[in-house]
Amino acid sequence: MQNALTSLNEKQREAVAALHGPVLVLAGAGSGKTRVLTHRLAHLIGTKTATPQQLLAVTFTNKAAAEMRARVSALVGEAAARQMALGTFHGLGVRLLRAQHKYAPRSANFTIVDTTDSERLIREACTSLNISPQQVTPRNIRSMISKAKSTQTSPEAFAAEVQSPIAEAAARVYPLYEQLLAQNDGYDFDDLIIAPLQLLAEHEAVRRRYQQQWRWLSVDEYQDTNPPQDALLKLLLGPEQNLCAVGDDYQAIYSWRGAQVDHILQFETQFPGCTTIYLTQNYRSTSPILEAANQIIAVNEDQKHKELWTDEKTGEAVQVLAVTSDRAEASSVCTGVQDAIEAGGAAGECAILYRTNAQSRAFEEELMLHNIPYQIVGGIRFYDRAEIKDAMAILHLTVNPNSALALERITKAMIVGVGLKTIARIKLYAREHKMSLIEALSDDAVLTSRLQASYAPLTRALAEAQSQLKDSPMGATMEQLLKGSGYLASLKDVERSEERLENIAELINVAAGYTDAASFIEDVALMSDIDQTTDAKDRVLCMTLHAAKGLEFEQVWLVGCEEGLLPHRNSIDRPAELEEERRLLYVGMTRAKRQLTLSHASTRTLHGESLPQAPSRFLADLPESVTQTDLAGEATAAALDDTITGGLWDLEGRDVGEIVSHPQFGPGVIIQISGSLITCVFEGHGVKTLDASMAA
DNA sequence: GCCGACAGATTTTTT
DNA sequence: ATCTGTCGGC
Repeated sequence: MQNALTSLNEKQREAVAALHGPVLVLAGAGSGKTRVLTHRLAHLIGTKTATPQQLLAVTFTNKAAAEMRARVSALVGEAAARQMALGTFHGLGVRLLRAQHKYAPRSANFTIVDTTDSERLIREACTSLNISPQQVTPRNIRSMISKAKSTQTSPEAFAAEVQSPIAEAAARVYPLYEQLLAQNDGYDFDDLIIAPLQLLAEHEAVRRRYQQQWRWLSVDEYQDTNPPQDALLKLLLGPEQNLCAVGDDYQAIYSWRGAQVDHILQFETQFPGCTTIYLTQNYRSTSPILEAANQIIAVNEDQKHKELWTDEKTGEAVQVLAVTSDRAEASSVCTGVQDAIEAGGAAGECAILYRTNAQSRAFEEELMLHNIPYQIVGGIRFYDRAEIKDAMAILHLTVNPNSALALERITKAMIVGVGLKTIARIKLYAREHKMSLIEALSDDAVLTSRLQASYAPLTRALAEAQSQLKDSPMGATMEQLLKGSGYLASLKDVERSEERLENIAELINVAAGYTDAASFIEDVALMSDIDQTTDAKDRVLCMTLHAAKGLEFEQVWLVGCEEGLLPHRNSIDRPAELEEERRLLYVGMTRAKRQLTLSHASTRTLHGESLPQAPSRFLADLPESVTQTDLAGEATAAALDDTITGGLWDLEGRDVGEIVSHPQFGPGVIIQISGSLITCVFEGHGVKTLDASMAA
């Protein structure tokens, strides 16, 4: 085995060697944080301080977990790495709830209720409470309830502090929603953290058991943990307090789902005498990129100040690309990507990052047009597609024949003549007669023989699968289920039939990698799109800034740097959220290794109409010395029409986003006006702030 | 219970 | 511009 301490810098080595007690690693972007985490785990094992079974490592995404396991594997061998507990918070929650279901509020075969299903339940609750979805959308209510759950607020407590009419509606829905979850034997995403937390808090013996089992804990992306997650960690933490928290407050971008930067900022207060290590040497980006990113983030106030540095002295300037429309933006960026590929770079070295998923479409169309291989990450998740959810619902019924959500889903998809009313009758009858929903489907007292016959292929396929589930591979089971139940046939004469069948084929492919249905279902429920991105370096990746966290690319186009988008309009009047938007930009910028382009369009199509857009206020904070501007042809032409000889200094009627011409710097775009100070980006000259009260 | 036509929202980010 | 949910007629 390789020594875990070699090939690390001094700070990294310190972090890896700090094996006992609480350790805080404040790791800047690109500072080798994953390296530190993996080497630390390897070091714990290598020095025989801990056995692999005593380690628990929590990551933010499944992909990060997989990568970490692979890297630890390389250091300590596969056998040892396999024995570590390594996964996401939600994965950990599922594991605890399955193992300890006796102490938990649901069965061992519980259903994971994803956001869509959760919204469906809320809708149901609204209907029965006579709350019209007109005024308060179920989505809105769902997010309020989710926020309440992720700040550990009970239905009662929530009701007590209701402020708005919307909250009042949510307060009425909340308890009913919880009831519906229980009826469906389901946990929603929040429950997957909260339920284990309660379980551990209430059962000392169970808590002890895990504290003794996992004596070394580590957590990645600690800045993005929410209170229940933090509490869960602390309950799992035994008396030795062996917790290694790694994160970067500069990269905290999940406060909207209840994450608290305070967890990382207060770590040293929470654990007096902890070892704190700062990793600030960056191994990823060139110095212009780093300098620009540093300057952007330095404007924030609510943070620990640190500055990334690099030995890399050279590098191309950060480009600011000004274009006239979102279409022009897509086309300019595509040209840039094409140039990069023609210059010998792989498509996979390029990434297009944006604030909102809605922005992806223009790029998708343009990339397709130019035959550039690409992949859109996020948006409609593969596992959220209707046919995938239908197929999973069928499989689900083999594991849990009581899942009303699954039965409803598949009924809607393929059983003609049964609607919500009949389903309600089935549910009621099954409950009263203590039989499963599936059993009730073949009961004369519930369904007419005609309807029983409609269900017959499904029930038969389920029964068959039931008997062979144990000893046949999942791929075959899945195929038999989908064929036997008639679901596959039902996809034949439907819109986008081929695509759906292809997706099903892909699902069967994935299933083939599993041996038991429960773990397959579980993984699918917790799998995000980002986890799916293969590392094949053959296509341009397009994704949101959130999804880009933890990744890196040779070239990054960070698009839509406009007021209302980045910062997003919903964040503009709240200073704390504005800081988060800035961090989002910082996260995006620090993904770039070699070349970074920030683009903004002066008009953008929204809901079908074209609206004027001002450049992001953040652009004004870019350092002049490392920035270059490209007015992308059209904009330059526009500037020539609008040349004001010496008139730049007349601010009357000038607005942010306008293209102007300066006698010395030539064409440029105004990105900020503050009193008599005017900030522009000039082609070939970068960002300049000029004083309009001074004569030219 | 089903289907088509229309109205209305949608766009912040995700496990 | 597109998608989703609701409503009315069958």
